[in-house]
Amino acid sequence: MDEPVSRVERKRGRRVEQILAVAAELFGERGYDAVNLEDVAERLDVTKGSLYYYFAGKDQLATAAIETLGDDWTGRLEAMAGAVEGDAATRLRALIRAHVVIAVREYPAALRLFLVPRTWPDALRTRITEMRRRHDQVFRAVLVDGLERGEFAVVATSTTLQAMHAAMSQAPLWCAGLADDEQERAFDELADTLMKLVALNPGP
Amino acid sequence: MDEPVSRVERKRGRRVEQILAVAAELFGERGYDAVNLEDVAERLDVTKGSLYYYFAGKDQLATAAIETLGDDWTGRLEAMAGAVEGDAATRLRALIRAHVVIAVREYPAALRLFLVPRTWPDALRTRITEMRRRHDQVFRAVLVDGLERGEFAVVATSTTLQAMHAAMSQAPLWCAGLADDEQERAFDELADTLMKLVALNPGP
Amino acid sequence: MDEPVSRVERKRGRRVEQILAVAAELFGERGYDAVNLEDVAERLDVTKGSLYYYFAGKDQLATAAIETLGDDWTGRLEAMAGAVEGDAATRLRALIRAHVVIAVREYPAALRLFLVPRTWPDALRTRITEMRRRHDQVFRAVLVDGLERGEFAVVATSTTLQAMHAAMSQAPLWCAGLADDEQERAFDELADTLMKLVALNPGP
Amino acid sequence: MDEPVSRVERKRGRRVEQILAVAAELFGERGYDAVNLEDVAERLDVTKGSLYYYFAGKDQLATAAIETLGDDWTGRLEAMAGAVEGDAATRLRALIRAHVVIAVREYPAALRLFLVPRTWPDALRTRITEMRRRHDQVFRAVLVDGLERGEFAVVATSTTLQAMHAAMSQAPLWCAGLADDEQERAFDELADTLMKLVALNPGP
DNA sequence: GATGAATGAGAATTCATTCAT
DNA sequence: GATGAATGAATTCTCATTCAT
Repeated sequence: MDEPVSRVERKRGRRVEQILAVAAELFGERGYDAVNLEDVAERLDVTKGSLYYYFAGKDQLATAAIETLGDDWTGRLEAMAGAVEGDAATRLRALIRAHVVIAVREYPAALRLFLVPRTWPDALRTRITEMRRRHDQVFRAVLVDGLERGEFAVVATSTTLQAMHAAMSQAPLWCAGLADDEQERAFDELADTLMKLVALNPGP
Repeated sequence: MDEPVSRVERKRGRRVEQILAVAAELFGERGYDAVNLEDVAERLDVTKGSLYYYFAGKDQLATAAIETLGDDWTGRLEAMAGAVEGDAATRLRALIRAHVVIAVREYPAALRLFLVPRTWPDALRTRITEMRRRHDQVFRAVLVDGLERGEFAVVATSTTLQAMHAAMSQAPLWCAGLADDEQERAFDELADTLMKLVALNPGP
Repeated sequence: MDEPVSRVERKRGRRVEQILAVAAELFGERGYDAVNLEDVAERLDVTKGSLYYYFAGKDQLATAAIETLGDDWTGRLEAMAGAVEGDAATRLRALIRAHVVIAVREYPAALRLFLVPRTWPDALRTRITEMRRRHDQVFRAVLVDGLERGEFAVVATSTTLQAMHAAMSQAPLWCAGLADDEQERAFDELADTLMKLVALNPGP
Repeated sequence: MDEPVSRVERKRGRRVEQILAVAAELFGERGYDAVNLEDVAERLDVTKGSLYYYFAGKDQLATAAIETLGDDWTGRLEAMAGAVEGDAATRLRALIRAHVVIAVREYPAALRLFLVPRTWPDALRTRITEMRRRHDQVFRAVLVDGLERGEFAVVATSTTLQAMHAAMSQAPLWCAGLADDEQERAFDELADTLMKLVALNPGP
């Protein structure tokens, strides 16, 4: 599966990653429309034209950047999911908190990115959808585990996950102006709140 | 408070409403950046220039459109909140369902509208915030009532409301392609799911 | 067929004609690639952007300009064909001379325009082809008339027309630098030369 | 005149020839403006930058390519002119046919190449002109021979040659879509048609 | 009140050219 | 000799905004 890559190709790959890191940051901060290639180029200390040496256009760059952002995000959550010990509740709560922290601190405009412009070619939209599925899977695994163990109860698995994801993604909107310690409290509150979605005995 | 308005002013008012209705529709469909004034004007069968007779610019038009949309939405929820009989849970669930129905059926891209461009002047952003607060207030009233009666328990009132709102707003994204009866079931599932956020005894 | 047009529409039509006249001039002088919209706009004393109020893009402007150029050209030849008295030879020779004069004096780069960029959409290419057919028809009518009267003899009608057209179109290339009276002589020589293509008794 | 060339220089020469062959092909297919160096490089399996080791720029490459194409073309016609036996008419007709066959089969867009961008430096334009003269000379020699022998009669030698050349060059435009046998017939018709340009007794 | 026309400031994209390695 | 990378200037296209009529 992994073909041997020359030194040159690896170098190009690293450059692409640098660009994508910067682009993911910018797109994640501001959303697609509010970013122009000048901005991306400037942060990389190159000129606009250079970006076209690596990407066919703004759409392609954005798509790749979103994927990078998503891979990074999902990867960190997966790593955490693997590392955390304990019952499903402990693990799910950790995931939620981690997700919100990343959203608020690093990709405050990520929500915008999921609202992919309808004008994009299907190929690009498909890639975004794919990426979201992987991301969802991390939470789903823990949730299903908790259900099987009898730790959790839900009305419907997918709906619960959607609701969780929506709330986590919008967190940046209302945590934007808070001081650091207030944010920490907000994160805890949100995590505890969302844990109720999977609670047993949800009422008298 | 209400000054007497001339026939001319009423006529202007009606025209403004027409424009706002169309604008709300378009902005709600595509989001701020993807709408251009040409499109708005075309749907109204007027020319771009005419819009400037009623609004100072694109930002102002969008703001007013969002407010119109929000007022309509909030107004209907308020009416419902007043009409529904029963305990807080019944009323809250009815509100949730109504909100989701409006979101999915009428303003499928309303989510985009809350993502106001960062470049907007503070005056405009404030008005949007204000509108959201009114909207929030409808839910908050029922929630607080339920808490006082001992029907509900929450981790934190505001956070709970934010999470609810986020989930309801994103519903259009995942209910988009469903058949009518599937949608009905999805609405129920979502309402039941979100009711867990306020449930007493949320676990052992 | 002719719908009633408002004063406004007529005015717009006149503006479009002005633009097309200028564009035809420029494209006819330099060819598609060597003209940029800045040039066209400058000659019209407007800004680039204004052109987009009348034409969807450079291709559309160029196509319309080529059509204008062709209509003008063909129209003048048709007028002449109707006006000239005498036998077919007299009329054909007059057509040839007129065609060459227009080519050299007004549309020296017209040849370039018939070499339409392969990347153009078929719709545009079709329109150009159509226009060429009308142009060809003027010569064909006189040629066929001469043949029927027994004035002319040709190897093959279409081939003869193609050869004539080619020679006439390329005239600007070799008449470019000549003085006025030399040009006149060159036109006569070319006309006499091409008349041999339709001559009876073409050899011993 | 011919200096001794080292092995290195010969190698370079061969490389230059390869590049020119590919460039002539591409420029002949699409014309100057529509070809970019990326395309040329790609067909050669090298990178754009490498071309600059052999040529000072796009203009120089194009000029050399056109010359190469012209030399090849002229060379083959010269060889044929020397080989064909018979009267001037036989030889001229053979030249015409050969020219058209090469144009249609091998350099269908050669016409574009004679339309050298007006922006080229004089040095380059001169070289193109020079090459055209050599090419012209092949036909001129036979034509003059025929005139001296009393086989041909023309209105003006140069004009006749220009007309012939124009018609032959444009042949690809109207022979493009024909089947092979139809093309053969078209070639014959064109040759016969053009022979009328030099016919004695061109009419009553 | 409304319109047609024009503007001007971006924004994306292309591509010949340069150059260090 | 060749390459990958970068540049920068040119060019097409978009669109909110202005304004005379």
